Amino acid sequence: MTTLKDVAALAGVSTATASLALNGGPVNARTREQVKKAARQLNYVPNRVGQILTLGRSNTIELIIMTSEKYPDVVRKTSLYYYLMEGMLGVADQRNVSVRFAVKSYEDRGFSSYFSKLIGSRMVDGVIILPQFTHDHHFVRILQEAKFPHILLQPSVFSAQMNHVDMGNFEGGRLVGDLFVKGGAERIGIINGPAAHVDAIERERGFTTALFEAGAALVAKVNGDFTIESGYQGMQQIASRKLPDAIFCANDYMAAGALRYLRSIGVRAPEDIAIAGYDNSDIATALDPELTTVDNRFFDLGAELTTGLLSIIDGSSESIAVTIRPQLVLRKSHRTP
Amino acid sequence: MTTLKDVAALAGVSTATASLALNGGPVNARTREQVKKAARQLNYVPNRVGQILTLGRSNTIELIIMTSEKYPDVVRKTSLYYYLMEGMLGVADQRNVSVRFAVKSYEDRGFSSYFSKLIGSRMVDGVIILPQFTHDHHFVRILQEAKFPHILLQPSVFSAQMNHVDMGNFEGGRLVGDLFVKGGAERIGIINGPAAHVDAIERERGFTTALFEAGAALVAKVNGDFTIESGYQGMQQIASRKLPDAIFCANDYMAAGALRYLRSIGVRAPEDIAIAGYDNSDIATALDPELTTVDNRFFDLGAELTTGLLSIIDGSSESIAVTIRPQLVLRKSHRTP
DNA sequence: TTGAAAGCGCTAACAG
DNA sequence: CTGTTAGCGCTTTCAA
Repeated sequence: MTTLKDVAALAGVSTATASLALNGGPVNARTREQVKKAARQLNYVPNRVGQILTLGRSNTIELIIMTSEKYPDVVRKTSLYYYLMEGMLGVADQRNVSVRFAVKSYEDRGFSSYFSKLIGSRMVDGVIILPQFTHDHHFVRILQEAKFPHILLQPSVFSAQMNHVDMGNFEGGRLVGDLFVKGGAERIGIINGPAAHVDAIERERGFTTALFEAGAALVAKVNGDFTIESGYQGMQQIASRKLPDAIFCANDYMAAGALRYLRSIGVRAPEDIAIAGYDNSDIATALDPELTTVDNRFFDLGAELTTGLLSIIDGSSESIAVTIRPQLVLRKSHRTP
Repeated sequence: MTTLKDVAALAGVSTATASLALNGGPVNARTREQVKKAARQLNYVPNRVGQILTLGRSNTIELIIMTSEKYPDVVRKTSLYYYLMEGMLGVADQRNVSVRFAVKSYEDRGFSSYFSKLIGSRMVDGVIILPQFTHDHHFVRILQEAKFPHILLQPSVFSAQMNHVDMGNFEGGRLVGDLFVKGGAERIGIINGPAAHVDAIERERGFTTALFEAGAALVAKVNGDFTIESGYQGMQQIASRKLPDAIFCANDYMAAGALRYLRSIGVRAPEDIAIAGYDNSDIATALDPELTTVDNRFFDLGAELTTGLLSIIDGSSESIAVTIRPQLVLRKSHRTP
């Protein structure tokens, strides 16, 4: 592997000038040309490790997805994070930073030491964290105290004083609530995600807010775990009593399960009951009827998280609190007046 | 940030002994205890950058997903890679190596220089590559010549002389072919992925091999692009002529589209026509009927790719050529004799 | 405009 | 068993 020394030698200058020449420093034009030529000739690629050591900056950020062993399926069964990662890479590539990726469980032993190690290792300039649950985010304190750049994907309600991007679950839930009300629904139910899941909590809050403001009633509520199976069971449970006019499923997978159960008992959507999902995940158009849902714009979220983090790293921002507004995606499973 | 020097100073030894003490070198037990205590007291975390510089090893590997602008949806619309990444992280975590993540398109300008830069940067010890298409894998030569550890997820047929893990598409296709034949199908069709997609090619080859060996005929073939929509259109095209007994869709998304079209024309699966998908992706159980499909064990693939790569990195393997055998997942969309 | 030298944090070779 | 020294590759004062 050729080093800067080799380049300098070939160009007949010191490593100092070689470095200057390559990095746009103040050197004679002719010298710069010679150095560049030498670099080209030798296929010189700067050893980033050396650079990091001197510069103290790795140009690497890490995405940490938090999971809980209690709800293993929440994260896995979705390609949403892939979109988020693509959004991240879009801006990261442009800014010439690399992306590391980790999945950590709250239950991992030695989990809290992960962050101190990460900070101390100097291999990463900052982290994007997807906490998901209303856990005690002990690690945030570690990050804050170390002044280590970080940003969370988390509703503002749970993020006082933390750098965060909010995916607008409250508004998303509200959009669905309004849609149902406008469609004439009066007896309304929800199949929500885990009670400790931050997004689930906010979706429900937005949803019920819309209902109550319009004078509609919530008549059924079940907590699933974001899986197809739990949607099926949730629907079964709700259907054991008088069927509501409309059901909001807090993600599309549960909506898929709910639709399956409804079909099994001969209830049609949206004719007999309106259904809406959430996430606009890939299954939404695979279902029958195609699912009305909410797009939380994961690609944009990834991009926003990354620009936010980078701006903290380079010092151009002190703190970040942004929300990306979700969009209603109207398809076939809801009712219009 | 506290460094080894600080620890050494507090323990009253040289940095050399401190290093030895911390890394299990030959030091007096009492000394080791003192050093460890000092380290604990100061919350010492080794600066990995310094370590890498001296050791020449970053304990970081990178996953590179290759995409093509011609088929943007192939990769995105699936959570399969998430499973693969979890498989990777499983073994990577255990071996204390970090994972970087990149998505590159064949069409990216400056793409080929990406690998030389990656190698020269010294930030990564090796790469796992998912090539997907039958492109000229120019970059492999770069890796080989630089003797840079690498491994591909690619069918053996396309991987002569390359380190690779084969996901067994041929066998998977064959399993579906056998299943159809056993189910009594005689006029059989396929909705395949892009003609240049390595997995698609192999799935079809395995599938038709099974048919021909059993004396069954392939009577229809369409190439989609692995999206739901293309499955719908593919089925439409096939149904414009006499309907086959059975259709193999080369992934579950296209199967979803095919099922939707069949329903729209009142053809029932599996009663009127048998359907099988591929991938055992999350939508498989959301469909009606639940989809018979093939599980390519992405989690295991991720794990195998990682152990393979790490064994090349640490020199315990010269080359890797493994295949992970896929498994048929019988659900409701096929027919039994 | 250029070069010599220091230093980022760590490990390894060698000497004691 | 321990300390001294060198060096990984780079950037950056500081002098010249």
